[in-house]
Amino acid sequence: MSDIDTVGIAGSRVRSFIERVEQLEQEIAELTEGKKEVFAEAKGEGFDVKILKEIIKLRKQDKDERDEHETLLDLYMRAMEEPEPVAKAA
Amino acid sequence: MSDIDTVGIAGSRVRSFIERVEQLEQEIAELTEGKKEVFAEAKGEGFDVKILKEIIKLRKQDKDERDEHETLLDLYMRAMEEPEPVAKAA
Amino acid sequence: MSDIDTVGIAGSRVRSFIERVEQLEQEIAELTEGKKEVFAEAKGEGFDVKILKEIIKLRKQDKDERDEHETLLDLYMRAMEEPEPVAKAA
Amino acid sequence: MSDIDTVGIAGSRVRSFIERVEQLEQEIAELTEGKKEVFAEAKGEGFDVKILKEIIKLRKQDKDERDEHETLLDLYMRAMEEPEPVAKAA
DNA sequence: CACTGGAAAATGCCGC
DNA sequence: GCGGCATTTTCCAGTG
Repeated sequence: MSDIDTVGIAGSRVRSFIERVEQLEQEIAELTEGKKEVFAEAKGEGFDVKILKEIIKLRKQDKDERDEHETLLDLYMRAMEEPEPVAKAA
Repeated sequence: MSDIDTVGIAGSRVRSFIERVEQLEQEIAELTEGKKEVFAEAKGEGFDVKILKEIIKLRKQDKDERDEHETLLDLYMRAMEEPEPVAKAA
Repeated sequence: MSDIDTVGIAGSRVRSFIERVEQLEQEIAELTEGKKEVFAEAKGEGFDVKILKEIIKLRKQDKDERDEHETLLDLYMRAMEEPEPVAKAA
Repeated sequence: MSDIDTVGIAGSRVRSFIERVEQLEQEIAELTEGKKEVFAEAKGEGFDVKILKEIIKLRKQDKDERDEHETLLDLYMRAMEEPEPVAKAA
């Protein structure tokens, strides 16, 4: 196979990857636009957008923290299962 | 209508806004995950992810510039259609 | 004043800023090194470094979340103090 | 020694490690804050922060390269001092 | 239009 | 030695 063909094939792959990413970014941009519209609507009804965002952030943090706690719990449990618990005599 | 009801109604609206935003953020997170997978796949085939991202960024820049040009073109064309050209009194 | 002098003066200021930052980064690097040593010491005594880091991260999150709650509380209280509370009749 | 005591002792050590790390991170945070202030000050005098950071990064690179050279120089000099040059049996 | 906060990218570190 | 992961730094959009 010639270099030209190789390049062509690789080029196709590159093009494919790039277009898939661009498609995803397109959809993300649309959803982001949707978020803006929701906030604008809320603002139009007299709600304080800053507070709404703060609430959403807190809820996310709570969720993350719960996930994190589970991670720690997992770590502890894995540590417990270890054959030699490493506790050294003082 | 009582204050309690007002609060209840406002609370429902708040809840609705928040859930809509969280739903949108959920979908965005999934698409972002999709992007990561595409890049991982490209990497697995030996492509340089950093360069791919560079290309995507450049293409976006180009697109933005083209959009900008179209905007300018629109402006010029609208100006052409104006009854009274452009000569502004000093 | 000549351009040369201006450049010279600006150069001194630039030099001063850069050296101050580099000094700070130097101290940061030493403290970071200190952290590594603490973790190495803990590891040497049989503790699981990953779990230690997880605990530290959680404690930081807890603190951040408390700060965040206070922020939200502040926002609510400021909103309460507003002349026109914006509650619209349905 | 009982398990309870062992746990207590290990707990003390854990606490000690964590507090030492948190103390270090506290100091790092303060120095990082100091960096931000220096950059803010520079910005206030009309300097381009992005460029300042670029300069600092380049100087660090240069310094790393110089350190690398010194390391190599050390290696060569130590090699010179060796009784039996370098001829290794295959 | 400057500033803050959040997403993305680059870097360095760790384990395998 | 390298890939994956965590941290740090950079960039950008949104806000006032």
